[in-house]
Amino acid sequence: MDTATTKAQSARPAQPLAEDVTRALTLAIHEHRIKPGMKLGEDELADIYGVSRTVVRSALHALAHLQLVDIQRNRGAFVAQPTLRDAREVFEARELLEPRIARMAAAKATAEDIALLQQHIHDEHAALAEADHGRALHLSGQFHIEIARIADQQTIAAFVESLISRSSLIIALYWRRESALCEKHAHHELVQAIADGNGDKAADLMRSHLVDLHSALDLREQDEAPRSLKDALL
Amino acid sequence: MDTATTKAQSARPAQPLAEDVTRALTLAIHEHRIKPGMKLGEDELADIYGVSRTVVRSALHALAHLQLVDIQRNRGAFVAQPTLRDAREVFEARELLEPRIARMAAAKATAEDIALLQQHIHDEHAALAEADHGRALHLSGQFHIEIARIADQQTIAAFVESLISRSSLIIALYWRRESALCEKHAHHELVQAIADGNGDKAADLMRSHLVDLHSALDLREQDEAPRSLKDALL
DNA sequence: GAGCGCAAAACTGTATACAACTTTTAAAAA
DNA sequence: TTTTTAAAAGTTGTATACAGTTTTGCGCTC
Repeated sequence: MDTATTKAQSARPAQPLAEDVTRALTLAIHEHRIKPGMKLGEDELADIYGVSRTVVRSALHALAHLQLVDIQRNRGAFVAQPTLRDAREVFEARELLEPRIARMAAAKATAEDIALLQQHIHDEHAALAEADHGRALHLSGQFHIEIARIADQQTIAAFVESLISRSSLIIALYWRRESALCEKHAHHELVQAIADGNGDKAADLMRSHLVDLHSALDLREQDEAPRSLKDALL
Repeated sequence: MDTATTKAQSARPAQPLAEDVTRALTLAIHEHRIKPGMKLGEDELADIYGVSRTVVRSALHALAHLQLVDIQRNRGAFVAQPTLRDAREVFEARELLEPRIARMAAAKATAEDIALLQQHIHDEHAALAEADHGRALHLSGQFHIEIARIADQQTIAAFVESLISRSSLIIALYWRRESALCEKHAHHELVQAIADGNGDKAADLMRSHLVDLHSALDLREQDEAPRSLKDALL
């Protein structure tokens, strides 16, 4: 037995450390397992993930850059609580960027891309069937991110990804209806338009889909005051 | 002989530490004092700024999120070298976002805002008069960021700021003409349109200004190969 | 009993120490 | 001379230790 092959004994040397914590926290936020306003103590997280505070801090700062957490000097990190204004701005920006992205995706999508999107929809269905709403919401967001990837515009795709992340928080705070979250109908039609290479229709469907989402939020002003009270309670 | 070393600037208790390093490095990149591809050693920077590697790392990661530096695992941080594709995407995105931002700014600008923009143009002139091209370029970018701030759209403004930062690197790599950088003419007209509350004109001026910038870049394919050779030399 | 104040506990910000990896350098073999 | 290999020097990744700030809790005063 020679030396080369014996080296890869363990499953993985577990090298990418901070990134793993970032991903885990991102997922937890996307799936609403940890809620807006919640304190993210460094020691606590370090204990949970079995790493040092150094890597936890790195992960928290990464999340802060994505505006998923809010870091206050000498006070710590909290899951971000987008304001009503943030919510409006995020959906305005999505309505500006995503239809264009959908149009580009329709022009570039390959057969594998379409299959991947359909797989996404399928997974989303499965999650809903198991009443795993958190996972369904996450997958719903991933669907949009996948379209941005297909459009092959890394720069705008990065913006879209950031907006979708924040949308998850916004939905956690301002969602109104219970059932209507899963317009898989809309997603399905969108995939069809992209598969057909019908850019105009894809853009239109994306726009109306986002308007639907937007209108399903309760963005009335009065919510502000109660929320700030809730903050004081933390 | 006073202030032999220019680094002793502790006029303040120096509370915000990592942020200061981030700003200093950002400015240096924007002003082309440090060039794309340059290695940013942690110990070296820690020595220069008189802080520990901890805060330098924090600053470098922040810059990595803005895509101003490229961090390679176990190899270190380098000033980012946007590819031709990156360059095209960045300017495409700017041409999508900034005209809209200019229109919004025209609707919201106050007298103080206009004065601030004019001050910016003035500073830019001054920098050019001193042949401080780096500073002029930085101020030129800040002018665009200021418009985004006036538009009062934090979310899109953050995107625009990121795009303008990267534009500085792109200009460092792909700039063609020498003198034409300073179309203060364009900036002046733009301020006028915004002051007049003429959103359509502001959007149009912004669009043509960006197209001008874009066309002043040398984005021919052949540049790729020489650059990768240069990389090997690092 | 309520309010104020000080001290201790807890947590974050920063620095330092140690481990792992990469690159360089030099020596040895072809 | 060229190639290969190994060791050492340097750099980054992670953990730990220490300092400063915020929060908490208890006791004192009114």
